[in-house]
Amino acid sequence: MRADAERSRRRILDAACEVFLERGPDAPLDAVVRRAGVGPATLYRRFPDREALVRALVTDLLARLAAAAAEARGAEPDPYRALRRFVHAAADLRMGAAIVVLLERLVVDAELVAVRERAVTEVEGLLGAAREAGRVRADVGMGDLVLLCVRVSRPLPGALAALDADGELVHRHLDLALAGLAGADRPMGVPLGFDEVIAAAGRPGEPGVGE
Amino acid sequence: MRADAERSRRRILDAACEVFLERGPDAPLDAVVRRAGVGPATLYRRFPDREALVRALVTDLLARLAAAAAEARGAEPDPYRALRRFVHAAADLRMGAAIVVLLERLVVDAELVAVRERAVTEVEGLLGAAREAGRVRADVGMGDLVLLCVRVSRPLPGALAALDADGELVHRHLDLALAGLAGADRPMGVPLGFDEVIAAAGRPGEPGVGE
DNA sequence: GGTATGCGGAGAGAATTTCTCCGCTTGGTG
DNA sequence: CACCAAGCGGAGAAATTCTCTCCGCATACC
Repeated sequence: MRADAERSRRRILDAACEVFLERGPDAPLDAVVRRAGVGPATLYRRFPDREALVRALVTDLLARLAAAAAEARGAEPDPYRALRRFVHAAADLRMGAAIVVLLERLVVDAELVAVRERAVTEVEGLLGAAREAGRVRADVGMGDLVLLCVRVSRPLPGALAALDADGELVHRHLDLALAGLAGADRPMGVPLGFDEVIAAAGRPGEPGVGE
Repeated sequence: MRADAERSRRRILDAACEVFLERGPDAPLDAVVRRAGVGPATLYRRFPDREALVRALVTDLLARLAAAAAEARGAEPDPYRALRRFVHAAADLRMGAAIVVLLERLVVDAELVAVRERAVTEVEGLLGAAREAGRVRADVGMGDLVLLCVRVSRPLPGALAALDADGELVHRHLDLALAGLAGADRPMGVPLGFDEVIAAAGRPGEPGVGE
């Protein structure tokens, strides 16, 4: 495959990830095209229809997710720190997008099941270890962990997304959710005021926000 | 105002709240109409344009939010319990929707500022009291609280929304985020497995999901 | 029981979205 | 360097979706 074709493919997948996360799995492919900065023909040549794009995106993300879990397990001896490391990595990978599109209008074939099982097994390992070490309560399951990650690490809606342009805020709130409002797991730095949130309101048309 | 007119108005506002939350502030009003189960004329008669609808929705929600905060303060002597009570009430009120639409394409007039200030003051009171009582860490601000609520209590994307059809799951995860994964603030009941999450995938076209 | 207010469906016109054809550009190769 | 196949983006046709109005019928209040 030619180098520029590979580049286009990557840009389309990244754009699709953002767009599906923000606008749901029925978002117009047109929006993906605009976000990716390529011509429509480029998308339709590579991915004949919506399903092909979604399938490629999900497969790609799940594989990277499993890799991130394995990496976290290897890099952190402490089980809880390993889990936390993975959760942050999952946020960067937009785990939410994988789930969103995974669940909708996608015939789950053998390949998809395989890559999904691998990711699930890896993450279950992380969670189980942290639980056995007594760092995670017993009444929290895989579903809770995954959904909490999806909830916290989805991009903020609309203009609020500008608050997290650098992706720092999501990590802050991930730590907050992991530790709880009272926890002092690690210092959070300066609090986020409400004024900043309101200020994000006054700037519609920020690049990449309302499209 | 006639009784059926008031009823229609309420149904439209509730539907708009859900739809804007799920599909962003540019969601077609057509979708609101369908969700509300009324005719298009009914919506356009009551709300001449999108802005009128958004304005009415925001005003309504902010007022109810302020009332919920005051209620929580009165009902719970313990400051942390009061804060938690409010957060759960805010989730039921779909606080996220207020924020989403508040921030987008809406000229903030005096009335809106007033109702917003009242809500903010109330919530600041709750947060400040909990912080002074040592139940909330000092490096968490109003913005953090609000955004964490928005993040956790937004409806789950796509088909996952079916998991939370009864609205129980959001309260579970709210408590989880408040207490942290390790906290034993209060028992969480049976853990949510990953299989349930996957199972939610197999049922596209669930009423009210893809629409 | 009368009447004014309100309701929903049908549908016109506008806007958006999907997807293809085609001429130009670019990357890899000898 | 020069060739050429692979790839790219824009213009645009066809289908779909969205906005908003007119009108005959139903329903709430007096």
